[in-house]
Amino acid sequence: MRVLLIEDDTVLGAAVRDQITADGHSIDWAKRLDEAGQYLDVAAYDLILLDLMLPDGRGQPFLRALRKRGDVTPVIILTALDQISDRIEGLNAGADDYMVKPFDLSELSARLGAVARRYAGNPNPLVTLGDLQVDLAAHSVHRAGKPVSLTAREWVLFEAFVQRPQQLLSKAQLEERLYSFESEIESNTIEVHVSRLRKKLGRERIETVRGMGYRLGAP
Amino acid sequence: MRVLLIEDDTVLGAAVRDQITADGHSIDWAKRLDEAGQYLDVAAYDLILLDLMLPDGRGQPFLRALRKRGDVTPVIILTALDQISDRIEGLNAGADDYMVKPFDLSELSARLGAVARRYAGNPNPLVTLGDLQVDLAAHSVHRAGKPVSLTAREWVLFEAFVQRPQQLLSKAQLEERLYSFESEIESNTIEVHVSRLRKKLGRERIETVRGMGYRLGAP
DNA sequence: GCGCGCCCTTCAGGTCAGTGTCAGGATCGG
DNA sequence: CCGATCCTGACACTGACCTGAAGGGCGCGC
Repeated sequence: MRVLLIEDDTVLGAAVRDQITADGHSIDWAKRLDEAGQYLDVAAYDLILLDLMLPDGRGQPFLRALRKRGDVTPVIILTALDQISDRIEGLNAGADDYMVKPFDLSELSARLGAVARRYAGNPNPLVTLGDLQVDLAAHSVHRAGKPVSLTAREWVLFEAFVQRPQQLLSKAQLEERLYSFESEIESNTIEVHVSRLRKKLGRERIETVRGMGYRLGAP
Repeated sequence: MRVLLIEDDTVLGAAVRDQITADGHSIDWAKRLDEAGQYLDVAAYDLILLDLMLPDGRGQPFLRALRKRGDVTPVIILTALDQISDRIEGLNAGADDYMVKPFDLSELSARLGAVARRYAGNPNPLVTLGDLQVDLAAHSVHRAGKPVSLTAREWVLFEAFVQRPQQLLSKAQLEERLYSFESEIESNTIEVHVSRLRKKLGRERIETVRGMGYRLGAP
């Protein structure tokens, strides 16, 4: 399941992100509404977690706009404001559920599970890129109808590209995705993994931008 | 169809009662085990919904006693999320199914429908995976026409795979399914159970994705 | 109550795929 | 043409995974 988290609190946000990835879902984390808008422009999500108080505006109008343009993605509101009026406003704006901070991470898991169950049985959405078919939930890739098996690292890398198609990703960004800071890798690991990906998925799939990074080529 | 609901939570109980009556069934609602015993003394039911945590005792011994005296009424267990490990015990005690709170009322309707169909003499829907035939409602697996007996843990594990075919399931997800969060298992139990499942169901049935988890192979 | 048997967990030893590193060659930009 | 950057085959090592066996807990039959 793909989740979009819109939350400016870095501590809470990190905790939520970790919990959700531990539950086996993938997550994108926007810290501002405009950033969230960018994510929504390029990808579809199965669930949105929305904080109501954000640096560049309140969540309700954002949610209202989302619904107005026909987006029916389930939305769970996260907020410190436990006032009933906010709750009502949130539900009026089109939220599906509501959680008041501070909340238990296990409770979050429970609600996630409820949403996920609603999706169980439905086929997963497929992303198509030329002759590639990508099932982000199942972590599977098919090339010309035949399954391609990717290793853990390869998948993480490829997922980064698929989630941000057309977008230029620097090696630093990719390294962070693979190794999350801690170990400053100083060899050409990324290049090697990109090379292996290309061998499996097709040479022209990932294009290199000299001195800058890589980008998923247009279908 | 006649349903006996054993549940002490008045809010959840009322919701379930309303849903079931709305579905056109009749229901008796006991809030304690001794009360449930009285109902069972005077009437026969087609289905029992059993909460595991009740004011006057736990559900498992009750269920065990029920089975011991030959009652084969289908039983669906209702359990809170933080008691998932109870479901193992529940299956051992003779439950037919379980639902984790909070659950969708529509999901409840679906399971009721399954029981009703079986009650009416119609066979359950079978999931076919190569030479395997799986009856999710009856908890039975046949391989090449011959019945395969799975233990409680094996079944829970296998069910997780069948419910999400093609999907990659991490060990963390599987552990959570088997043990809830509480007891962070630190050994290779999952591996051992997968190994046993493979031995019973066929080596190639469950494929391992190194560093990521397991997946039910395509038929 | 008491043993018996089933099931689950843990452990240890062995195997091998995945990964990081490196080096030589290819390619690009200026 | 030269330096910087990137590509990719080869290789060794780590740790993830498999599996047989041992030990303990629990229900069940006697």
